Amino acid sequence: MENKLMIYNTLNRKKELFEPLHAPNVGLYVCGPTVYGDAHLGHARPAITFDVLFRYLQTLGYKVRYVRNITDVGHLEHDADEGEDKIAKKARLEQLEPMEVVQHYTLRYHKAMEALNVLPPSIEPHASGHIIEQIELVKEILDNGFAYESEGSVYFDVAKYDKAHHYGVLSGRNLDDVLNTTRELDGQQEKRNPADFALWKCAQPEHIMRWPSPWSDGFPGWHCECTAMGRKYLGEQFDIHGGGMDLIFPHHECEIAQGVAAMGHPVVKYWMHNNMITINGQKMGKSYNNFINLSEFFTGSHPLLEQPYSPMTIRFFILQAHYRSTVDFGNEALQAAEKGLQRLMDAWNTLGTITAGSETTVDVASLRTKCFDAMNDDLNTAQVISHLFDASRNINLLADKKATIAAADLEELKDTFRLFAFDVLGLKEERGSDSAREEAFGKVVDMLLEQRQAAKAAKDWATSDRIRNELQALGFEIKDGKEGATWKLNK
RNA sequence: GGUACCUUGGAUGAGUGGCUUAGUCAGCGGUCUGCAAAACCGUGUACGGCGGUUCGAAUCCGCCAGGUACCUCCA
Repeated sequence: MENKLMIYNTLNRKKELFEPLHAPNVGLYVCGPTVYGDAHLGHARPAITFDVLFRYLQTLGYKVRYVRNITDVGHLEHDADEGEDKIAKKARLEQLEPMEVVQHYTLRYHKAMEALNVLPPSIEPHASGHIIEQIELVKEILDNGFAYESEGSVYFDVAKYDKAHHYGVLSGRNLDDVLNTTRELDGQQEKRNPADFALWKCAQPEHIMRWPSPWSDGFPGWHCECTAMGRKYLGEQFDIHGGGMDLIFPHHECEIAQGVAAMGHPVVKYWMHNNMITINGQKMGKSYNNFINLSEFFTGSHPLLEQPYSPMTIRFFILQAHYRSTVDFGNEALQAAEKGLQRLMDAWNTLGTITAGSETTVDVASLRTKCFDAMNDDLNTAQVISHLFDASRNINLLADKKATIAAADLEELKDTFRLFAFDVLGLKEERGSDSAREEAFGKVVDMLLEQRQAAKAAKDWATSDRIRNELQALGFEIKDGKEGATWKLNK
C-alpha cells in the first residue's frame, strides 16, 4: 500500500505528507493522564484518537514505538510555581501514600482504556521513574545558558531563548504577547521574567514528593517529563507528538523550547492535537466541574445521562467526528451512535452468512481504496465509517438476495470490513456480561419448565416428558415439588 | 486585550471551488412479513449575515454577528 498519509501538523497549521525520520520505524509520543482522579470522557478522546493513529500506522506497515506517559509528579494545584503538588494533595486528603493514589488511578485508567479497546502503548513510563533523566535535561539547559538557578529552583530563561530561537512557534505567540498577558503571580521575584517557567522546583518543607538534585531537594517542572522521556525512548528526534489542544500552550510550547535549548535542534517533526469534547458548548474539564467520568457512562450513573452507554458506543461516538473538531456531548447523539454501531455490527454478522454467487452486482472494489483515502486524509474516521455503512447496505442487499457476489469479492469485502472496522478503528463486538447472560439463560430454562407445567396441566404427558428428558440430557436436574418444578445444572 | 479556531438540514456530523443535497439517528411514505422486529426502497435540497474574486463558492478573500479554546492545572 503506497503511503500517502497526510497529517495536520499544528506547527504549520496545515496537512503535511507523513514521512518518518527512520522508516519503517515510527516514534510516537502522547501526553498521558495525570493520575489523581478518574478518567472522564475528555480523556477518552486523545486515547482513542492516537490509538487509531497507532493502529493505522501499523496497518501501513510501520513498526511503531508508542510512548504514552503517566504523570505522577510535578503538576501543581494552583499555578505553575506556587501550588501544591496535585498527587500529594490528594494523598493527604485521603490519608494515602502518594504512590498509592498513583497506583489506584493508574489501574482504573487502564481498566477504562481496556474497555474502550484502546491498545496499551509500547512503553508507559512514569514521570517519577525518570527523575534522573529530567535532572540531566535541566543540567544541559543550564550548561547551554538557557536557564538559571534561583533559591534552589531552576528556571528556563525565556527571554534569552527567544533571542536565539523563537519562543511561541507552536502556539503562534510572540514573547511580548506572553509577557503582557501573564498573570501576576506570587513568588515571581525568584524569576528574572514572569514568562520563565520552572525546570526544577525546590520543595517546601511540607512537600512530601521530593528528590535530591544539585540545586535542592525538590521536584522537576511539569514540562520536563515529556521532553526527558520522549528523548530517552524515542531519541533526540522523533516523528509524532500528540496530545489535547489545551496542551499546546504552555506545555508543548515549553517542551519545544526545552528540547531546542538542550539539544540545539527541534525534537518533534509532527505535532498533532485532538480537539475537546464539549458539554452544552463548553469544554468538558475538571476546571469547569462539568465532566462525566467514563465509569459513569458505562453504568449510566450520572444525572445528565438518560441511560448507560457502552464503551464501544463511546468509542464510536468519538470516531464519528473528526479528531480536530469539537464534539458536543448529548444523549440524543449518544443514542444515535449506539444504534449506528449496532447497525454496523449486525451487518458484520450478516456478512458471515452470505454465500458466494457467480457474479458480483454490488460495488466491492472501491471500498478498500475509499477507506484508505479517508484515513490518509488526516485520519478521517468519520468518512471511513460512512463507507462502512455503504458496505453494510450492500451486505443487507446480499442477505435479502437482492444482489449477488462472487467468491473472491466476498472475501475481499470481509477482509476490508474487518480491517477497517476492527483493526483500524478498533471497534469490537460487545456481549453482555457473563452474569447477565447466565441470568438470561436461566430464564429460558424457567420458560421451558412453564411450558412443561402447562403440558402437564393439559395431561399432554408426551410433551412434558420430552421437555424433562431433553433438559436432563443437557445436564439439568429437574425436581418436581409441591410448589412447582425447580432445576439446577449438574455440570 | 493577545493568540488559535469554529458557525452545515429536526439531532449529530463529513465535505474546502463544479456529480456528495456524505453518512448515522429521528420523522414521513412504501415493499416484505400471520403479527412484530429487522432489512430494503423512496422522501426532506442545509451550509451564520453582507460584500468581493470566479464561468461557477457551503468551499477562496474581506467585513460584520455569534460562539469556543488557550494565555493558570487541564485530554
